[in-house]
Amino acid sequence: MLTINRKTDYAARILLHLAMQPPGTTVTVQEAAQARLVPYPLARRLFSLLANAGFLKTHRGKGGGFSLARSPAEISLLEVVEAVEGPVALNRCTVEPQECPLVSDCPVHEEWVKARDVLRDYLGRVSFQQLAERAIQPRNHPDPRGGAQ
Amino acid sequence: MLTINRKTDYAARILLHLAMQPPGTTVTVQEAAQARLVPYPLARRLFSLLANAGFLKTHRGKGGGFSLARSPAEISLLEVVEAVEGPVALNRCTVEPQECPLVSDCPVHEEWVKARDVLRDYLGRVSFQQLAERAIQPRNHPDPRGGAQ
DNA sequence: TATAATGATACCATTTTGGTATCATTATAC
DNA sequence: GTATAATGATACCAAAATGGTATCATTATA
Repeated sequence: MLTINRKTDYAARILLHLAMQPPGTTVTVQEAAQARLVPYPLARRLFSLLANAGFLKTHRGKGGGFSLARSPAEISLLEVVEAVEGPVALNRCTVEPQECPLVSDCPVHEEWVKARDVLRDYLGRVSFQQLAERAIQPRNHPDPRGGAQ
Repeated sequence: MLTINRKTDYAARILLHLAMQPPGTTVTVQEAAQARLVPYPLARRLFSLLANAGFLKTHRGKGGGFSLARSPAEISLLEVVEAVEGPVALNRCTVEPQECPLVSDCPVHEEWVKARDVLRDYLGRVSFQQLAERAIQPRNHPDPRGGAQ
């Protein structure tokens, strides 16, 4: 299956969680991990990674946590994927052409490159601002007791 | 790194090799494996897989081999990727939404779906006919002895 | 009938993946 | 000022995936 790995998915959940808070809010790993169903020790590592990658500011010590270091409007899904997962390569030859002895004469190579570009372009246009706005809409969980008004 | 695996790359090379032959040509695993730099035992398995998936016809016995079962114009890169690799999912939730408890309320989910569609669409439009035509052009390997005319 | 081909499948080592645990450091709250 | 609640860094682990090999059976031709 051609797919991002679970850690990348978790990281996206975590950043979405941050993006949905009022600007400047500090969130603990505990809280986000529970809210987004990420195993706590893994969430620890992912928060660190996202902080080291410049997405988050850290606040150490009691009462600390993490807050966004950049505006959600300026964080794309692509950046997060590549921070956790490494490059969206589609095929190794797009990243390490020198390792494929056929590459200079391979008509498939350029299609891997173009397909990768199409995918990166799409993911690069999805911002966490958009995602957060969409999530904030009233939920579609019909209340068993009746209407939601 | 988000990438297809090596087997998928090998399978694409193999199909390209077949698509570049005159229609109806039978090719042995030996020959294709050497020409496309695929380890022979692995090529064996990939030919089998491609035959079982309906891309190739097999010719058993001495003098046998494999030939295309379908026109290269009607085989897309997407089909080959999915035959070897499984679905182009981009994220598991696009394939097994029931396994993600957040999915009904997750704004990222629909972006994984759309990005996947964009990628599948692109790969679906690349045919081995096109690839083979491009490959058949005169090579750019300047002959050390001089011009190629 | 020997041989050259595929069919099927078991096997293996290495790497990646998803996850846990631990110790060190920091800053707040009281 | 000290206990505590948070992060920093990193080592560790089991299980799965990956890339690759080997083997025996079958088939059809030369």
